[in-house]
Amino acid sequence: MDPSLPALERTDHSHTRAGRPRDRAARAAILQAANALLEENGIAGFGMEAVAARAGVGKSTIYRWWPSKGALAMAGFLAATEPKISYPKDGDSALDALRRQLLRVAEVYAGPTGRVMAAILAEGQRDPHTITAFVEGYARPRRDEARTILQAAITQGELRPDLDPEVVLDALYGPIYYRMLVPVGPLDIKWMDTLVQTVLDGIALPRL
Amino acid sequence: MDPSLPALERTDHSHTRAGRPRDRAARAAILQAANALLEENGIAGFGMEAVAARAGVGKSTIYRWWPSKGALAMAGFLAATEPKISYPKDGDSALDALRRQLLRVAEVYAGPTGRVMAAILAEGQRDPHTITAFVEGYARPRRDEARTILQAAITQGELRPDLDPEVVLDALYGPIYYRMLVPVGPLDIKWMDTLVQTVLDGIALPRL
DNA sequence: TACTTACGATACAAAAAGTATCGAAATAGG
DNA sequence: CCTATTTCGATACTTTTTGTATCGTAAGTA
Repeated sequence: MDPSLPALERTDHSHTRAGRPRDRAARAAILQAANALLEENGIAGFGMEAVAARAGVGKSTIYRWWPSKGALAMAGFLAATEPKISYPKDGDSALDALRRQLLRVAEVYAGPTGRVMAAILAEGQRDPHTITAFVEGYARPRRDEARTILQAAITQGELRPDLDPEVVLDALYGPIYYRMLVPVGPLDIKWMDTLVQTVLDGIALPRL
Repeated sequence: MDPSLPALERTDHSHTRAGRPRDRAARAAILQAANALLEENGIAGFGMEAVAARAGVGKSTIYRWWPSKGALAMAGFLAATEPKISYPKDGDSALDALRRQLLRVAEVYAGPTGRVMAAILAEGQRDPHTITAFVEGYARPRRDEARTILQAAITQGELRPDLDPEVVLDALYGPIYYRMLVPVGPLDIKWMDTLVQTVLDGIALPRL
């Protein structure tokens, strides 16, 4: 972690210092309000005043915890989404685990969570801190997780040994982000299933 | 075209009606200024006042041509980008044409054009008119063009006959948009070349 | 009890999108 | 040439939103 980058959340000194402790309940209410507003209206209906009003909280309390709108959006997104997209821990084949996780990701991103993510990526194009927070705090860890499964699948002889894992991750996950941000077609399980199968088999004529 | 959707550009009646004709030179200057600002600073440095100042034009003139900030960004992008990404017209094999066009797209999107597109997609998450204009005025036509080549490659026996063209397009172009919007890695020709080859061959172990 | 910090509320400053108004300029038709 | 019409650039204005500052109060610690 580069300490020159602004933290996603401000540090909490409530236990070390004297004075009134910071209100964890208010923090939770803010996160929930932020995520709810993002889910309902995307980035359009998401403003600091609206979040404060919905959480029953002063605006200053929000800025005491998070430094900017983008940071708050990221925090709300993480709090709500992180539990939803974990890899299955079964003793399955790695390839099956990868496939099932991809279907799950497509399913989740097709719903409100996808709208929130699109909003964060949009905000990220405007504010470098937000996109950095998204990559470091969400995308990269997920990608690392996926790469591990991918390499396991290669080791177990389920996938070609000569693959570039980064490129394979892009081929599998890139189209999801694409359909999430550019409405060229639906993002559903049937589509995702076809995509996975297509990438698995390749598009070239099989050599007889 | 659904006429209920706001047009990307307002109609020009300067030749039919009386009065001072609309200034095409001013229009061109605005488009150029808009695109330059987007290339230089992305969505951050892109504002109507800034465009007007740079083009040496009143703000009202901009709004006389385009109804909103998003529409202007789209127009500037189209004017500058449309010539850059045409399909090669050679008598090559369809597959080679497709591959060369993908490499060209990756090359172009890796530069300033990619920053402009990212800005437009970001604005599009906020303003439905903008994303619609982008899809209808840019993404969809490109996609149609690519699909034609793709189907030619299938017809010519260069690709599997059982493919879903939409899914293949997502697999090839989706990762480009992904890397353009989420900085997980570089977007260069070497990467693109590996991606194309990976999708062609598939990632599963070849059946011996 | 004194001190310290966070709380909610609210006023405020700054920036930007889009609208309204103005006199000047350019064109068509008479 | 003259008048009506429309666009021109300039500028003031309204509205919205982000982020800061201020203030009296609440809730802890020493």
